Amino acid sequence: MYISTRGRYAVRALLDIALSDNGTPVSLRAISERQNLPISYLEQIFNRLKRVGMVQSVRGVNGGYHLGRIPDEITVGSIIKTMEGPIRLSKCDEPPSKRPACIGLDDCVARIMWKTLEGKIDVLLEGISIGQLVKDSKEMEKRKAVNKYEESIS
Amino acid sequence: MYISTRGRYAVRALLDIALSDNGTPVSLRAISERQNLPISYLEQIFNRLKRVGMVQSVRGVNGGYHLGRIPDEITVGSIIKTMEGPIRLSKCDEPPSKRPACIGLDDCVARIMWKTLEGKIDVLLEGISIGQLVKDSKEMEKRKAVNKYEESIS
DNA sequence: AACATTCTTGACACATAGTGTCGAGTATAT
DNA sequence: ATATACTCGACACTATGTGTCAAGAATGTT
Repeated sequence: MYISTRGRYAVRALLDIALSDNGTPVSLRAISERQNLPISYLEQIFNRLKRVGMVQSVRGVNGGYHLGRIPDEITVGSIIKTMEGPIRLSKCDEPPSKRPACIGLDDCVARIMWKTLEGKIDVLLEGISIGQLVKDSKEMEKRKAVNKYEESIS
Repeated sequence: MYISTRGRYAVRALLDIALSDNGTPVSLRAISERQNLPISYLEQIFNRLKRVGMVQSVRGVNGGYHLGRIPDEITVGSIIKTMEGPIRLSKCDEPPSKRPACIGLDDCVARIMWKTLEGKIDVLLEGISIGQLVKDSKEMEKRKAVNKYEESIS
């Protein structure tokens, strides 16, 4: 019931790009340093992000990545689903190893409940975008600046 | 981002008890057969369910389990949290193995977002009870009976 | 009293998935 | 040329999940 590091690092990396892209592409090295994430792991992550068009790459010196869409259209839900596959709470249809597949799936009240919950969680995750996180970040920066000012005059 | 089998089996097992307890305790053997779940795994699961008072046990011949509270007060959220611990999407504070702990946690926009989502998911899960699933089950049984009848006269 | 049933508890084994690392390769700017 | 950076696939390690097992304790039945 937790989001993998792949998913969470991807969110942070994309937010990093959104915040620091001033025209020249953002390199994994730069993201790695700012976010303190292993660069080799980021490579793997960006491989997937690129394949679904969530980022665009520029190769060679001074290369790096741009966002592939505007921040408001990159939702946390889409990032997680890119990194982890569809939102699923139950795996009734593909049982773990030795267990036989569950029978009467369509009639299973519990399974219907999980499916319903999956849908609601999906809505939650799709409701947050990188664009929103960018706004939150800037808001937080502003507040921190004000706090510092207030400390300095007190 | 999925519920463990422990959690899901626990939900099914508790629902099974709610549906089939007619006064005499429900044995793991009976649950195991009806739900097609390994009895030895159920033992482990019920160990936890008992410790938090979600079920009451009766030992010896004709022993088994009763629900420890009324079905409406046993929420899916409480079951999952009993089996898996608190709802958490991120593990920023306890990083995996070699990684250093993330710094500036309180200022991290991403982390705040995960925490907010955790709260909303918690509300979703707490909003469903075994009592509700019992109603759903009976409703479904009724519909199935009607369908059979309609087939028989067509 | 002997026995079968059933819960109780802890330890253990196996499989899967997550979390990264690594190396060889390709594209590009200087 | 050379250094920078993305590209791609394979691999290794670890943690967690998913169960199994055995020995024990309580209780009803004969």
